[in-house]
Amino acid sequence: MVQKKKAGAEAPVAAPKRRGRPRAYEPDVALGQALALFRKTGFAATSLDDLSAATGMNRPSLYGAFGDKRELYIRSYQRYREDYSGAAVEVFKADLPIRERLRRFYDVALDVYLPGDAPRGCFTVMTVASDAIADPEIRAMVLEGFSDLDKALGWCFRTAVAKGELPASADIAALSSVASATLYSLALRARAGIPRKQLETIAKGAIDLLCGPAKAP
Amino acid sequence: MVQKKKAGAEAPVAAPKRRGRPRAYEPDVALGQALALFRKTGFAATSLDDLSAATGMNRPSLYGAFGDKRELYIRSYQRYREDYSGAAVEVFKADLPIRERLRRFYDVALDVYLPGDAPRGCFTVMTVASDAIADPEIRAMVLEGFSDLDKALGWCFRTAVAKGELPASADIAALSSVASATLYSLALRARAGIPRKQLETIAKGAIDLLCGPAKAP
DNA sequence: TGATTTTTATACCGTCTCGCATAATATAAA
DNA sequence: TTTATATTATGCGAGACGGTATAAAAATCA
Repeated sequence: MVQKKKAGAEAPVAAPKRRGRPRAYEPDVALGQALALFRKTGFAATSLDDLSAATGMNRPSLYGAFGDKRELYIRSYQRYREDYSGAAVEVFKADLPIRERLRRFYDVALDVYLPGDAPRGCFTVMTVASDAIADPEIRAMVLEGFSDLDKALGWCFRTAVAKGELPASADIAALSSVASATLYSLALRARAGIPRKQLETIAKGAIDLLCGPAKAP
Repeated sequence: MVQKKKAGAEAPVAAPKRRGRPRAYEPDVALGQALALFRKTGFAATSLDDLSAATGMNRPSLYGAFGDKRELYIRSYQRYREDYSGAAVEVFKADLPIRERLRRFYDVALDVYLPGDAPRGCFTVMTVASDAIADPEIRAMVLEGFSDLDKALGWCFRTAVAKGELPASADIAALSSVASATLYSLALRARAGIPRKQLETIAKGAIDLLCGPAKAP
């Protein structure tokens, strides 16, 4: 029931001498552990006991720190977005040819979808496909996720057109939505257990279709 | 607790004078009602009481007719495939230009994903995204679903190449996987509540990308 | 009519579920 | 030391859960 603290990394920032009994957990790592469990079994099939075991916090502590199960799910989803949009932003910030940018983008996504031993897929996709989508607040978050991705991909293709890598006649919206569709497909197939090599082949095929095959001089 | 019988249609085929008390339900319609509920809330969040209420069968009858909840889910999934692959087969049988074939294919899919009032998405996608994917038998069914769709789409693009609608250099596997990815994306966005008009625009954009824009003579 | 068969209906069992009430524990402040 | 505060730990309680045992009901067969 005690959280294993990371060896060495002794929460260096701001030890403000809180007043009562000290916490036996770090909220951040607990949230990460809750997220990992939700990604495995989804909202409905994950019990508070499961979450308690996974985080090393007992139920009252969980409740006190994060609220009820629904709130914890929402926080986990926000954490998911924060964690993994970071990696994607790197790919967007770098000045890369569109083909290479997309290749890296899908590669980073596969890292997220295939963490460690077991395949997990995309948490947004899991949420949409669950009954949680009936919750207006959760639905709004998911729609924002869709929209953000479309916008980011749209920017990629627009700058590719500006750089002359794609013809000016390119349909940005169509390219973006096919590129995001490919991402969702990778997430699903990853979770279904299809090996990474095959997923990379799928990604490459999609890139060829989006940008034209290889570099034709 | 009694199933409403369809007015008029009085189960005309084969009334073989069964021996005991007659059933108060028709297994086929009950399975359809169970499927509808599973499509709404998924496996874990759907209780046997919910299923009992939806089918009009009490729990022991449900159990006797379909086995436990897992078996009922599997039967519902098979029913889903049977019901909706039929409509797709029509589109594949007809002798159509590839663009029109794809347009009708996505149109039929949207009928499935947006039944009546509430959006539902794709049951295969829901199953992959749930914890049910951990069940080997269910996982095998889902993988077969992926594979069947890839094969069917592959056939579409191959015949399009044979008919000269697409260049012989077309990458059949890449076209198929992007076409199926588009389908999954439509399923997700449909379930998230995006209106049909927008989904049709997405489908059209994907078709343009797959087959080249419009009919260039 | 009465016996047999098949299904429905009710009720129950043990387990799990979520959320919280209460008590014990560990720290800082006085 | 004592007091105040913040957390952990235990465990309770009402209800939901999946599954099944048992009894009542409705049909056919003899």
